[in-house]
Amino acid sequence: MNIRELLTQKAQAAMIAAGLPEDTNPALTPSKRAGFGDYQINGAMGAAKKLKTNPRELAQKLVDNLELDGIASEIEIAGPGFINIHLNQDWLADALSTAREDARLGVSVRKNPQTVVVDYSAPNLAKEMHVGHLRSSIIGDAVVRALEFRGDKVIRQNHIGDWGTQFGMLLAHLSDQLAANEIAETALSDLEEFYRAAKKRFDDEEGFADRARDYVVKLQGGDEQCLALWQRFIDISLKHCEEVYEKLNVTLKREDVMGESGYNDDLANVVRELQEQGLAVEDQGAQVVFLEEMKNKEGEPMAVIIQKSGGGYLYSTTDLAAMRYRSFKLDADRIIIFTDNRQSLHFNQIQIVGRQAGFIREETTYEHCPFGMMLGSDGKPFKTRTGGTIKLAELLEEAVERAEKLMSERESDLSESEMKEIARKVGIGAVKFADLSKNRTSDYTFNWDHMLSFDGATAPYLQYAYTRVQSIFRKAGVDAATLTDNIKLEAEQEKALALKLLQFEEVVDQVIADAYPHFLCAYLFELASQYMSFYEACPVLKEGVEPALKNSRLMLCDLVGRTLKLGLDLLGIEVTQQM
RNA sequence: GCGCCCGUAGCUCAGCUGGAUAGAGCAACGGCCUUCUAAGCCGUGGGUCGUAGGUUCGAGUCCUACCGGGCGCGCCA
Repeated sequence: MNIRELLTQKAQAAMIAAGLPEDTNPALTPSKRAGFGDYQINGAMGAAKKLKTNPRELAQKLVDNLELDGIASEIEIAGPGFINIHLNQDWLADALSTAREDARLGVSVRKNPQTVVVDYSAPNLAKEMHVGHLRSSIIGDAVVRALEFRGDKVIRQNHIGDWGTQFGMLLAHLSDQLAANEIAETALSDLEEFYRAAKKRFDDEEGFADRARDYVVKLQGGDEQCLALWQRFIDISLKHCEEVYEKLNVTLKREDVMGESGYNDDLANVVRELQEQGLAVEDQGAQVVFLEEMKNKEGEPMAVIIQKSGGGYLYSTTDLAAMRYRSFKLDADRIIIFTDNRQSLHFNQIQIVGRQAGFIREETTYEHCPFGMMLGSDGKPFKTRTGGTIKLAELLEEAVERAEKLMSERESDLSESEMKEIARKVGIGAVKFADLSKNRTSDYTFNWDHMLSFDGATAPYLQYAYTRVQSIFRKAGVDAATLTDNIKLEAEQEKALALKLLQFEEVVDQVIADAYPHFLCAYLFELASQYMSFYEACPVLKEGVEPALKNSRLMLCDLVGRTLKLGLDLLGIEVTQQM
């Protein structure tokens, strides 16, 4: 159940009943301060302004028409025209009981599911995945999971970089290695090293550059042997990526791959059709679309090159082909693309060109969701001490090692293998949560000590809250599924927890609407934090707690545990029974 | 030069369609373990929201100018 949506509908109905225009925004939000109820309607003031009437009187009229019998225990008008809604505790308790019986915790499946194409991760297969791919991979994956959970049809698209001139030199080098009896897997075990070696030969070795260019031509010409060699390279490189996805708990699979090469056959069509429509014209030998919507420095239309003067295609061509494929072939209602924000201009241009050319259905939204860079603690792009790029696989290994080290410093009766498994979940979770919990649009400062300190808003804190729930049930020897009593909300901590639990759905919806996983992170931290307060203030299994109260509290614990698990799962973070 | 993003507590960050006294976490300081895992809880201090104007009942949020930082701007992606 989405309380916010429910109350918004009620408020809207009241506004219409009070004679306000149908499009009046009730501006209903969760109350920002204790004492102002649970939700507040702020729309009366805005509406009064438009109609030039007294806001308090209008608010009163609205309240008179507001039907919240059973839902609200008190509705009051405050200040210049705020309407504060206090929810009925019994209603909340009932809603919780209902939610508890549902595997989805009362989160409904969308009535009108959409088809959503999500383009994320998109590593360049010429090289190994590095930290630059982390954000796209995990932010995209979190959004994908949330969309699927709400019932949308999600089509993942891993737009890998598997095409382009650099593959000429890589294939030429690989061909030589194989000729020298090297095994492809071994030769490509370290892609960075392989790339460096190929690049060095390209720069230094006589004749090699020509051979590399020859390979590009053969590849693009569809030469079978060359394609087979290319496929071999792609397979091995992709396997490296899949190992990282596995470690990262990212859901991308082989069948989600739709790389640049997949659009190869359509690129000439894209250019031709743009020419036929008069959108693309020749300029300095290249095929260019001029955008009246965007002026450059001299006030002239900005140019988007869609075909190089030598006849080659660019990523703008590929992205246009991809747009058309996604909108028409995949029938997307939404196209969501996660890339770093340096590409914002590019995707703006693509959308303008694509819409003019009819490469995207009018109903399809085209949402470029940019994210900022990962910075080191010095505020500069996150690099190794020597200034090199940090391999993603190594970063993840370090996270697990650091978590292991921190765990070994504590007293514990866990076995070695249990510790290792927990360290893996904690280390990976820490890296992901630290990233996901920040607004994706701004740059983000990477800091090992912060994310693994185990203090504050971190994955380990949430995972620990989960283990506390599990621990209670272990100790109680009770199967949560067998609990049947009514939930009673008496202590402040219980009431706060109840409301928070029931806000899960609206948070998931927020994540989906704006592709912002940090809303869910903030929510889960607040939930865990409120559970910790509850845990301290409200004894469950201790002596003197009446059976009915004990059961009620156990049910709250159960709901917290399941909500944490589900929420973390939507973020791609694992939980553990013990820590 | 033009465009996009950013500037909020010492640090890392929230702040949703403009709303009530700008919030968290870390760090600092003070309490709380014979009691469900102290990887925790409770409390205290800390802010001219980059600057200056403007719009209005109301601005961190919208508009304008400026300052500071990042990124981008025809044949890489």
